[in-house]
Amino acid sequence: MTELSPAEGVRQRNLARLLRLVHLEGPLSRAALTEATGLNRSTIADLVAELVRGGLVIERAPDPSRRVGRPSPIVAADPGVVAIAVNPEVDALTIAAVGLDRGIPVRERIEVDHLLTTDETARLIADRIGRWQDDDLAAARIVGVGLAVPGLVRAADGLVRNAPHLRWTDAPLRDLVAETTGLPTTVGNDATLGAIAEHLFGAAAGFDDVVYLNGGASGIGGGLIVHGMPLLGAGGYTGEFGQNRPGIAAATDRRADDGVLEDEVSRARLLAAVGLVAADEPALAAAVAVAGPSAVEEVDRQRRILSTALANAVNALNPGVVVLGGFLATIADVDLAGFTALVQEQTMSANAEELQIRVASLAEDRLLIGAAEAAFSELLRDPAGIAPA
Amino acid sequence: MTELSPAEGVRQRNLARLLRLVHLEGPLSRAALTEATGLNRSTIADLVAELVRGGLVIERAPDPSRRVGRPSPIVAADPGVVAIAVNPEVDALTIAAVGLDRGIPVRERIEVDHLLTTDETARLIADRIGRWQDDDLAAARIVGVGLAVPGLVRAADGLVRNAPHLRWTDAPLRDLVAETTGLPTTVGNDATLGAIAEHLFGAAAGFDDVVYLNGGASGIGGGLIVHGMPLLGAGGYTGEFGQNRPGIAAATDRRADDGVLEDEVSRARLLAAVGLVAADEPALAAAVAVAGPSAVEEVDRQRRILSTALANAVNALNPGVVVLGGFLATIADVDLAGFTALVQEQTMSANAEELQIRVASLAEDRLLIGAAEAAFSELLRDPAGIAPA
DNA sequence: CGGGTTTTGAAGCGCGGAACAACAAAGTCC
DNA sequence: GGACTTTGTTGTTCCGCGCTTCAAAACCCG
Repeated sequence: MTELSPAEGVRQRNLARLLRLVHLEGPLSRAALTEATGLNRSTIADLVAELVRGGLVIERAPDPSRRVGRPSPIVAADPGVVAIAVNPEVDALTIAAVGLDRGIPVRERIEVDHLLTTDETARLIADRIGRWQDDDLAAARIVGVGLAVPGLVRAADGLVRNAPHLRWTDAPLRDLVAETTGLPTTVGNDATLGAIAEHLFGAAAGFDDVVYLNGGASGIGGGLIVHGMPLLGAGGYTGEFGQNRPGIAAATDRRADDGVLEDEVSRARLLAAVGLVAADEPALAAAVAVAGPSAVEEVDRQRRILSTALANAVNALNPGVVVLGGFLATIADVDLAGFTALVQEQTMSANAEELQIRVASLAEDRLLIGAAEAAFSELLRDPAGIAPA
Repeated sequence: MTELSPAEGVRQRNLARLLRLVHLEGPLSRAALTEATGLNRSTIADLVAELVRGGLVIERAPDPSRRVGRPSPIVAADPGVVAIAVNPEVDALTIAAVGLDRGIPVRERIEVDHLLTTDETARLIADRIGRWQDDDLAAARIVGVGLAVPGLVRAADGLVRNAPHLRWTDAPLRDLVAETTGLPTTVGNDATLGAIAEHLFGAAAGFDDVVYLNGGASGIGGGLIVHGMPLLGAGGYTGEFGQNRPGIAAATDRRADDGVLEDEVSRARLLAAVGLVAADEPALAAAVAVAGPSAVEEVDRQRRILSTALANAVNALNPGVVVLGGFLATIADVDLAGFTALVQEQTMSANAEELQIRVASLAEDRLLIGAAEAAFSELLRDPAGIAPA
């Protein structure tokens, strides 16, 4: 019954606040930290000293000359503290080290000629970590591994319920990678992690309520930020907007039998309309920009259907911003204002008036940043518990 | 810059935990409180004493005989602490006093023959409070007023943006009632407050993620509980599922031009199908239960469309439970298992497997309890701040 | 019916942790 | 170069909770 100090104490909370601040905002002066937290100068000094001892932040000399008064030392996240971020895809495995300072010291994209099993994936990760530790990350401290998986991931235990394109079913990926690497591991849905990244550092920064939708070759995935936190739901399977059935006003707009969003609004149909068989996103966007009438009609059709699906989500969730990634960004960006108006026409006026629809901004780093953030989350929750040094 | 004690201190949090526990769980022994909070006996004694001094809880003699050992006094919410709960409707204004012990010492339904203005509403409320204070509530301490309004309410300032059936537009209801009554006032959307009530005390108790949909004569409203907290969204306009456009698989199922849910799934269509012009909910349910073939087909049609709208919400939010109220409960309850299966067919398998669909359980008290809860929320957040006695 | 056991409340003490105050240090402004 | 401003440093104070000891109030059992 004794709960001496390891309880959720005030100090733990304050250490976490400080570490999260320098992680999210970048280097800050101690004076800025006192202002941001409302804590006393002496308390900040003590807390920062503990974080420095724990090897989580570094202090450096004040920036030269800003205003009168004694200059305040700069506190920054230690770039030597890194998380390993992994994103398995059909044709490649991307793996990177992401620093607590948001730097990416190493990144590698491993092309594969067959679908990786979870075992192969775990071994590849452990192998790369091993090599990096002899080289790029020789001085680094790896706090964990985060995986962004294109599929359903059970929040409770990191079990990959179903990743159809990777052909993974009920795979205990989290435990597998944790065992193989010997590192704490988190596994999350790629779209959810993408939403987290856009929320913290991208197009959705500053919004507490975010709907994020990403369109990829394999379908449409989404993630939700609510109360400023990722929404995982009862099992961890939120944001599956691709399986939704939005209303389709004109019968002639229907292409698929059951009206599922990702069958109607799909990258494959878009590619076919512009006469391409394969293209990366910039190439597709370029083709759409110069497309002929029939392709324009297909883009408009997809915009109409997507707008209804988005309006449904906006009516239900009243987000401050909707962020679109992948080919959804491409078709929306043809005329973003027009697309926004299309969504607003189908939402309650109050929900519509302050709604923003934006294109995702973090590009290829998005999933790596989101995965790393998940790996950092335990450290950011309890800095002292991880670094007892 | 001095933040002596009014800061979000540990004590405030612990006082709030205790008060919330006895409010939500009912009377608890001090021993139960120590177990539930993990705090020390001596700390509990101190905290409870402060709450007793503040007039928020009462301590009474231990219940007779349970097991060996010294009996522990019972701590209960003080029934003399009440909130005024108000629900304006088209044909009546319901107003009640709800105790912190969840009792309802007074309730009155004031029938009206014309639409009330917000001014009339405020005066009626103040008038009833005045009378009650001379009588039923002579010994009570009224901590605030909570209003459940059928319309869009801006969370930031309690402005009623639009309550179409009451014909209220951009009415500063919160400030108006606060000024007229001299009491702290909160205003919320009726469905959101209904969701809160069902979450705390009704069919959704114990679930952290809840989708609540209510079907009334004037349309379909909804509320969301997420992370165990009500979801208000950027402006406060969440849960407007009635304005959604769900996919409608069969063209013959369509009745309305634009496919808006509450035009397709409506109480008026249901009444017409069973051959009634007006009925309360039990009467409608009875009529549906014995309905002929054409009425059954209308019920099935509405069930099909509603199921798609619900499946969309479930795919996005992965709630643990969906709670249906009003006539939506009636049409679902015809065959709840069959309706659940219908929704599950249209959701991702993982989201579906643990999903429960339930009928709302709090009946007529739901909105009053939700409104009172909103009025209590500040007290439950900072007990000492309200009762400095 | 009376002693042993169990569980709890009451009171005093100790400690973690943050605020405060006074002083020193390190800059800018004139 | 001196006045001013801002900040870090140090020692003290105070709040709040845990712990220990002791007494009280029940049950169990012979």
